[in-house]
This record gives sequence, structure tokens and C-alpha cells, in this order.
Amino acid sequence: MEGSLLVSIKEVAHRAGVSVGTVSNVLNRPGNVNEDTLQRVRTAISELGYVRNESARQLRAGQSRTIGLVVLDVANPFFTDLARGVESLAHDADMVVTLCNSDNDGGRQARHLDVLAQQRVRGVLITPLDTHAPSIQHLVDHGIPVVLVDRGSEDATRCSVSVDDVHGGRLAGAHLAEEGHDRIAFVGGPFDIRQVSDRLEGLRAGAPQADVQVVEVNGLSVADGREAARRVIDMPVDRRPTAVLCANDLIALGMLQEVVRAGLRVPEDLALVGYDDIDFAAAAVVPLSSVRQPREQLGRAAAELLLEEAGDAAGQHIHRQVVFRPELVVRTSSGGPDGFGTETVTGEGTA
Amino acid sequence: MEGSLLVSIKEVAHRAGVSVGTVSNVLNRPGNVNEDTLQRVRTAISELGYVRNESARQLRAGQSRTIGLVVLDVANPFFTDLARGVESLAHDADMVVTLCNSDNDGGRQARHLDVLAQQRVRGVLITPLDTHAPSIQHLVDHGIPVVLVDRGSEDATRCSVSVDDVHGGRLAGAHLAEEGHDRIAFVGGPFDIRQVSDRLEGLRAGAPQADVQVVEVNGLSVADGREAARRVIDMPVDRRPTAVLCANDLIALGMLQEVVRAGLRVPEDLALVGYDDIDFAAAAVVPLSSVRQPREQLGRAAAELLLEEAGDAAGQHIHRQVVFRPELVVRTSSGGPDGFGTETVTGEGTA
DNA sequence: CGAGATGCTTGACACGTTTCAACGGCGGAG
DNA sequence: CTCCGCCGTTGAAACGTGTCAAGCATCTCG
Repeated sequence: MEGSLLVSIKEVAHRAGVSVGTVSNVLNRPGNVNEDTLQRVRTAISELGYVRNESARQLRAGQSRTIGLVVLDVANPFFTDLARGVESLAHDADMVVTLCNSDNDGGRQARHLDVLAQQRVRGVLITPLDTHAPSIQHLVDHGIPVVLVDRGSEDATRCSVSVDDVHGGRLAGAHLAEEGHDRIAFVGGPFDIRQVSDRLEGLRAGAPQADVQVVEVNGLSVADGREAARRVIDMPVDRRPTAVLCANDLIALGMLQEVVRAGLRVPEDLALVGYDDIDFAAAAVVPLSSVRQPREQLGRAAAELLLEEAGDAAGQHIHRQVVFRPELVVRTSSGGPDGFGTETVTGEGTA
Repeated sequence: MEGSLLVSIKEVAHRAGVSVGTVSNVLNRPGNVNEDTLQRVRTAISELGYVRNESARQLRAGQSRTIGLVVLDVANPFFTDLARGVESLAHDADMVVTLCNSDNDGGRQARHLDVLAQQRVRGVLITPLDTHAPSIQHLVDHGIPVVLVDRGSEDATRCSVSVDDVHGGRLAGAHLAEEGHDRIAFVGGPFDIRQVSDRLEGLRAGAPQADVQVVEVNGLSVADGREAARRVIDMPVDRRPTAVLCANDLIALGMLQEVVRAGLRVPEDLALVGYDDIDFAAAAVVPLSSVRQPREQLGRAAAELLLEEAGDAAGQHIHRQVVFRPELVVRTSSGGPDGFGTETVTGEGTA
């Protein structure tokens, strides 16, 4: 092991007294190589500290062994769990994942996609800011498969993996109605994000008798939740909702903090249900009920679709839309059992 | 724009009626080419939808324009902020960052490093599990610069960027002593992580008169904090610490939740100080005092060191250890002003 | 003993780019 | 008119790998 970066297959061949073709065979089709030479080449490899040059492989192969994953926000646990799922499947297929953070910024998203195209990635998984962004179409034009993650492809022009957000909202709505709430608020925004509007639609469908008010916020962060909480707390008590469904857990956690701080009891004065069921939800001051999405499975499914499309040489591929079903996890914040670890799950699981 | 992935510089050249060399010049040294041809080539490029092939560039150049960043836990906001800093500097230098998550797992770390070596990355920034891991030495042997992040290089055999953890602990200790605490607990672990033991050492130095007890936990997550909290709460009141310094904010947030839940008042019954000052700290039920590390700046500095080392062709490079100074941010949880947004910062800032 | 089969190995080429010495044309100076 | 230098362009070589037809022994069978 006296290697420097400069060692190539050629020097290995020289050291082992064979041709470069044979070394390549050792690397890629060891079955076709005589046992003796196999040994000789292998020791040469380790003595020289040879490391494969991925660029050369890629150039020769015409395609890379990398897939790109572009998410809206790496800091959101939802996406890191998703990434874990993608990576696990990619690893099984001997592929590598490049994780890119668009940070809710169209410019960054476009830049990342450019770089991925230059790297000739095998495909791209993306939670897009805008389904119709030109930079995405660009990739498709260049023959790079794209799978939309956590957002359905309305027109079926590409593969997608998503969760039935209307159903998730419905589960939450039905639960809150059953707990006797008839003034329910939905906190979320902006509403041009499909997930947000779908969840609201579901809530209305699940609690048809209830009076549903909408509290609009600008984003999906903890800070937005705190701000929304103040608006809710300030409402006159006889008109104030007795329960709230939040568009995601970060908002719900923000609300929870502010509500507790204001001296209101959860769930007696205000019941709360979040969305995503990130690990923080179960660990909140008051354990938070939440609509659980199969995050990791979502990632695996997306990667699977992508590899399927990438593996299909001819243009035979038919785009598929996989839709998962969320579950509701009931905890203390909406009247579930008090105490940790105990929880109730409803919903038919994933489909 | 009728491009497919197959378009190469050669076809652009053909379309524009020039040689491939000229197209390359247009791309890399446009100043050396005649205005007319420049135009002709450029329209050919956009008509064909030509996209550079990064692998070929890399192969030819012998090195890539990518730097690898390997962190312990992408879900920890500390690291995503760090990554942001790295990326911003890398972008200025026309470089790309590959973000890898070792997830506190030595096997994953080794695999990531292998892949990065195969990709011939320009350098690697890593928060290592173990400073002496063989896979890291491996990279160095192959001439790939490595910069340690958030962990000093004791023996100065490589560059490193870190924060003075002893000083951070000292700031917290002095603050708690000044608030009148003389029974202080330190919650953290495992202690073979340098950061953890340094912070404890600093605490002892900062509050020399106080009785410092150590509550050891297995990891640095929210769950570990909850568990530690139960142990502290169960202590007899006359021996229970009146203040706690946690090894990081995730632990502190876990403790805070459990302590509040148990009916204790923060800071009256128990004062809390965290470490890292992640965004969640200021937004907790009781705003959390914390030792702030210049996360983004840390990332920028690390990237700078790396590029410096990578740019140095000969073996002239002298390894540098950059050490930042943390600041203490005092909020409600340790007796700071009550109310949001107000806070006090002490410490000499970064050096 | 020869023909064919089998098992390994070889060497050249291609992938897309950058670089660089060499070349041709043109204008100015002598 | 010749020589020189300048500007813009060219064509070939090289980077490290994978592939594949062709080559070489050795073995089997008739």
C-alpha cells in the first residue's frame, strides 16, 4: 500500500505482469479469470493501493451510478427520513445518492439540476417547488428520468410517489369530530402548495358538521406556528376553535409551545393534531397527535420507480403514480391516552 | 433545443462548422476567439441543447470540482447550518458539495469515504467518528486533502476547524455560578467524544466553587435528554442540582420537555443551559440559554482551508488549526430576561 | 496425427473533454 | 517584395476505463 492517487489500471497490470484487459476482467468478471492470475492481480491492486477512477468508468459507460435527490429542506426531519429510504434502496442496487438542498429557492433548485445533468446522473428524485419548472423539463428532454416525490403528477407525464393528503386530512377531521369538536381551525399555507390545500379539503370532508376556519400562514416552520398560535389565542373564547389541524408538525410544535406558554391546556382548552409524525412529535411537551406518512417507504418506492424507468432502454416505460395512505396516530394532544409510549393508530395503512 | 443526452462537443463543432478545439475555447477561453465564431458556436450550443459532460472534464483534468462533506447527523440543525456555510464558499470557487451522512456509523462513514475517493474529489471535510479511522488515513495516503471539522487535530497532522469547547463550558459555568448556583449537573456522553469531555472540563473551570455532578447518557439526542431528566428529577431535593449544562441542545430540549412535564419550574427549580444554539433553542417552551457556535462561519473556514490545501501543488502546505471562540446566549431558562427576542450575549466573539 | 473445442489473455479502440504545438492568413515594417 | 509577428483556428494526443474480436495454448475426440 504505497499508493498515490496516480495509480491506474495500467500500472497494476504492469506490476502483475498482465495486460490491462485482464485487470479489468478481474475487476468486473472475475469468473473468467484463471485463479493464479486472479491472485497475482489482486495482490498488485492492494500493494499499489489502487482505487478505481469513477469518472473514467462513467465516461466509458455513458452513464453514472449516481442518482440525485433534491429536497425542499434538509433540516426538516421528514426529508432526512425520506433520504434514508432512498439511500437504502440505492445501496442495494450499487448506486450512490447525491443529496441536494433546494432550500425552497427556485434558483438553487435550478443550479442543482444543472449540475446533476452535467454529471449525467442516472436519474433525479425531486420534491419540486413547481411541478412545471423549466429546469425539470430540461432534464426530461435530455433523457434523464425524473420522479416526483411527495407530489403527484397530475397529468401522468411522469412517475410520482405521494401520499393521499386528502385522506390524511379526512382521518384527522373524523377523529376530531368524534372527540366532539365542532369548531376546528386549519393552520397552514401557502395554499398553492398542493399538500396544504389537499389536507384542508380532507379535513372538511372528515368533519362535515363542523365549522372549519382557516388560519393562513406564510410558511411551514416552527416560527409560523408560533405566530398562528397568537392569532388563535387572541380570538374571543366563544368563537375560538376547540381544535386545530396543522399543515405539518413544525407548525404544530410551534403552536404547542406558544399555547402552553399562554397558559392554555392541551387538549382540554385546545386540541392539536399535526402532520408528518416526525420523531419530535412524540417527544413534545404534550405528545402530539399526527398524521403519519410512511416516509422511509416513500423514499424506497421513489427510488424503485426511478431505477425501473432508468433500466428501461427503449421508450417503453409507462409512468406510474404510486399513492400511499397515511395513518392517524392519536396521542395526548388530541385527547388520546395520557402517558408516553401509548398511542392509537387508525387508518388502513399503506396501499 | 432538440437535444438528447448524446450531444457532444463534436456535434456542436460540426453544426457550427468549426473544430472541436474551437468549441472548447468558446467554453473555456472565450476571449481568445473571434466574435463571429463565438456567436455561431453559442447558437449551435443552445440549438442542440448541449450540456457539458462532467466526467470527461474530470478525467482529462485528473481531478474533480467536487468536495465531499461527511457529517455525523444531517438531521441535527448544527450540521445543516454548517453545510450551508461550506456550500456558500464552495459555490464562490465554482465547486460543488456532496453531502454525506455517516449517521454515527463507522461502516457508513467508511463507505462514503470510499466512494468519494473513487470520485477523486478535490478534498473531504469530515466530522469524524474517530480521528484515527483508517479510512481517513487512506484518503490522505492517496493525496486527497482532509480537513477535520468541529474537532481539533491534536497532533497537527492535518488541518482542522473547531470551536474552543473548554471555553464554551467555562462561559456557561461562570454564568451559572454568578446566578448563585452551587450544585450543577453536566449531562452528556459518551465521554470519548472530545467535545463532550472538553465542555465538562470547561464547566468545572468556570464554576470552581460549585459541586459538579456528572449525569452520563449514551448519545446526544432528544430521547437521551428525556431519560437524563427523569434521573435528575428523581434525586432527593436537597441533593438535586439547581442547574444543568447539557452537552448539546437536543439533550437540553429533551430535558426541558420532561422537566416541565413533571411540574418543575424553569429556571426557578432548575436552570438549564444548552450547547450549539440551534434555532429550536430560542423557540422552546422556555427559551433556552445556549452556547452559540459560529456554525456557518465554521463551514466557510473549513472549506477555505481545504481549498488552500488542495490548491497547493507541491507538498509545501502547512497544516493549520483554526479555533473559534463560542459565545454564551442567555435566555429565560437560566434566569435571563423573560420574554421573547431579548437576550444577552457574552464572550469575546470569534477569533 | 489433425481438427475442433475450450479457456484465458491480449491489444486496440472508443467514450468527451482539454491542451498545446503547429499552421495559415493578414498587415505592417523594413 | 520579403520577413516578422499576431490572431484565430486546427488536429492530434492524452486522461483511465470497458469491450470485444482475435490470438494463443492446451485439451478432446475421431
